[in-house]
Amino acid sequence: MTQDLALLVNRLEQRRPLAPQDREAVLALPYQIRTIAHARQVVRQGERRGEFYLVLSGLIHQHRILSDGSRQITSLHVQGDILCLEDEKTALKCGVESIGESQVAVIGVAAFDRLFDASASLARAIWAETLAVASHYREWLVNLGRRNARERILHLLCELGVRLEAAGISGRDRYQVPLTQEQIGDITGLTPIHVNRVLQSLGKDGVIRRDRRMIVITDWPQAADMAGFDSSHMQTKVAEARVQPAIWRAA
Amino acid sequence: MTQDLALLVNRLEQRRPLAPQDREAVLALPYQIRTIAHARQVVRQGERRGEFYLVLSGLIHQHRILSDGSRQITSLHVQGDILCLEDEKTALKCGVESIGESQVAVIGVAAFDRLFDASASLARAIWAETLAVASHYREWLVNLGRRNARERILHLLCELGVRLEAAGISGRDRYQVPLTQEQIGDITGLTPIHVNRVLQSLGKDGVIRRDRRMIVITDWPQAADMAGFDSSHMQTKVAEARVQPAIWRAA
DNA sequence: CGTGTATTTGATTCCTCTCAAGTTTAGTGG
DNA sequence: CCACTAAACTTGAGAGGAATCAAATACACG
Repeated sequence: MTQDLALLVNRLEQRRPLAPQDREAVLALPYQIRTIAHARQVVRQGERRGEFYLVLSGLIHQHRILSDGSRQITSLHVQGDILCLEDEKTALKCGVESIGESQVAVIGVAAFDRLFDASASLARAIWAETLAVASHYREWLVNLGRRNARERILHLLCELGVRLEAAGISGRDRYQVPLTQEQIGDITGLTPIHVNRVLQSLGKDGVIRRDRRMIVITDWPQAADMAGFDSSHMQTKVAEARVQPAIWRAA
Repeated sequence: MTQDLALLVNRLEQRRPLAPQDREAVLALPYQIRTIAHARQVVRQGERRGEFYLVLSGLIHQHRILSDGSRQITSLHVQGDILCLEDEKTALKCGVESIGESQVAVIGVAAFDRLFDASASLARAIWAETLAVASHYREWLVNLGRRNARERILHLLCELGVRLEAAGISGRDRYQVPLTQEQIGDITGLTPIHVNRVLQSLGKDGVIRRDRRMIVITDWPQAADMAGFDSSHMQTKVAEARVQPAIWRAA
């Protein structure tokens, strides 16, 4: 189904306008669908595969494992996101893992590379998407560098809300957290134990309410303010091509 | 002088091969040179200028200032680096400041955007450069998320060494640190006081030697190992178009 | 209903920050 | 050439945030 690649077209189109033939070129990309079970790696750190991935459903993260065994999650990806769009010559410096079951479209970089020949506007859209990725890393960088545990976690919760909302999965102030507390720690550079305590403290202070994995952000504007969260760099528009309802397999 | 833009050509060419007419197109970009005095802002956080910058000499950083006044430096740029290559529609979320006196070539995004029409290979090179920027952010992210003060600082010192060497400014294991301890703190997410203590401790343990701003990394491979530093994601080749000697104006 | 994973709790340690000087350095002007 | 000044660097003491170690409890799934 070209239904899958429509997600890619949408994403690129949100960055830069595309001509009809640009859309066609994208939709004509050869790809195959892969289903990844919970906690399974899509690509292992250090591998080189000459392919990249478009998330069709589920949730995927990229991470780096350091020599002491600690792990840093460097990015999260929901439906419509693009993964591992990297220089094909270098081995991947991050592993890619699924949280819950997810589906990706696997696309060869060679075929993708040919898109640059297709049209300049397509090239611009791809470039703009990459700029957005860089910008997103930078936000996380600031989060880790200059915020305390409480702000970091709240910042992540705000971001998750906005992204899940933008993906048409739930509301920004009320959603199932697809992440374990350990994973939240791996994102925010904290230990899972501390994450737990901060989460409890946030609940005690009425900033959030929790029930199992359900998170409710009581006062969104206030929470965003406390976290220094600014969504201006993100996609906030709800994706048009909404596909499946929000079923996060338990992690 | 097209001498200036040769730096840009070099940079792009290190990412992807360029055809002669691609080089011409880049060299034909209209630009003007701006000299920025020490500690002066090139662009203020929140401004929108429709231009980007190619560093001709000196050292420049991008930073975010948070509402509590704390600052996180998100990137450092030496000769040949490209700055503020962003979506022109959004305001800059980071300020840009010079460390010591530096020179940049100011290039309008409109003219730059036209390069995409020139050729696909040029578009690919620009894209590859942006991927490298994203990759670099990610390295810093890991540094902040999962390393302690000592490792973070040592990692930065290793990186500085490699980059200064690649820019033809000094050796990787022996150079003038262009940064104040406060700036090192703003990069590594630490207070300047703690930076000072860690630096002393590194000196006491014989990992580095310091004299004023001069840094000598005693045993480079060992230091890189201690810091978890891996230069594979970086340019390590010494730039061909070496221009001026390493004169860092005192900060 | 048992098993493994995730969450929670408690006690303690320690890394890093904060506050508060003091000291050195580099640059300036008399 | 030396006093002066502002910035950068150092030092010390104390507080606190987050990590570590060690269990206990709750939850999801077969």
